Amino acid sequence: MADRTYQIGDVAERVGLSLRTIRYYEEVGLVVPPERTSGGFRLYTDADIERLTMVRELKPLGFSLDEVREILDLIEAREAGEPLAGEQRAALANYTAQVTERYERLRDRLAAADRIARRLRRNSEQSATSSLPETVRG
Amino acid sequence: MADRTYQIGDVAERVGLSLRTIRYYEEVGLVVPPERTSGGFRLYTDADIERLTMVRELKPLGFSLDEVREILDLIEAREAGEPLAGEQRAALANYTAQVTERYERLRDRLAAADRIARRLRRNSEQSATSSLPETVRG
DNA sequence: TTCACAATCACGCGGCGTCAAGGTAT
DNA sequence: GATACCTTGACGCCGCGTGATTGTGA
Repeated sequence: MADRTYQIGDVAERVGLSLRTIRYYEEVGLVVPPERTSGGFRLYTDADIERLTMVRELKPLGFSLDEVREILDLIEAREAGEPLAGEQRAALANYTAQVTERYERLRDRLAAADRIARRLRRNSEQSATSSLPETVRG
Repeated sequence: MADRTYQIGDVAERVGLSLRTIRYYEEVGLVVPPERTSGGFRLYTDADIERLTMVRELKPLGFSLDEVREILDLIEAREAGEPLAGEQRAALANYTAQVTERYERLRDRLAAADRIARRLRRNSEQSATSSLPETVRG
């Protein structure tokens, strides 16, 4: 990872978030770019981009932005080699369990989505072949 | 499926939605129970419960409630044997494609969730391994 | 009569989308 | 000097959560 910086537009494209969303994450203290140009343009580092990417991945699991921030702070502290206090370790363990749990729920949703997709496909195909009035009754 | 009815509380428990959510779905015309008791209690049929279930399954795919309503109406019309107009068939085909697409995105999220879960577990175990075994608990 | 359940407001919030008006230059 | 990109407000929407108050009765 080179030591370069990115403007918000580049970041948005790379990470897959809107400008508004990225700025909002800064507003709530989730990802705050450390620098600006003299003119006020935000300058993001590679570390910021990684953080934003993790936010994008954690959000669909249903965590609030406050929770996401806590999770990221814990991970980064831990991976920076900082020792965690008792409460922090408990929180980390708790979130770990929750992620696993929500992962299972995501799998359920995937299965449901598959059922719906099949059902839609059946109806879609039937409605296309209008010359085959077979199963008219449900 | 017997021909009975259910109060909103029963429905909430069976389907897994809050009372508020179910009432809100009625507010926006998504699932409107056909009857009430003389005192005003909503009475839901089995068909309503199925509709609510489908809403719960379609929502996590990222559709708005307006879109969900359109999808449900199309499916029910089709499965009731009603012929669809050209526009309706196009819409159905479109939604079918979108569901498939969003299904793929869900799978991506699942993969991302898995990576995060592993990462959290690594950090969780490390922070616990002062001298402790597994199962940290939260 | 009591108690669980239900009804209708009404306010609020999270997480952004979407202008508008203006400044900047990786 | 033109253009693409950026800035800070500020308002709005969706999808509910959360009381408060009052009525119902599978």
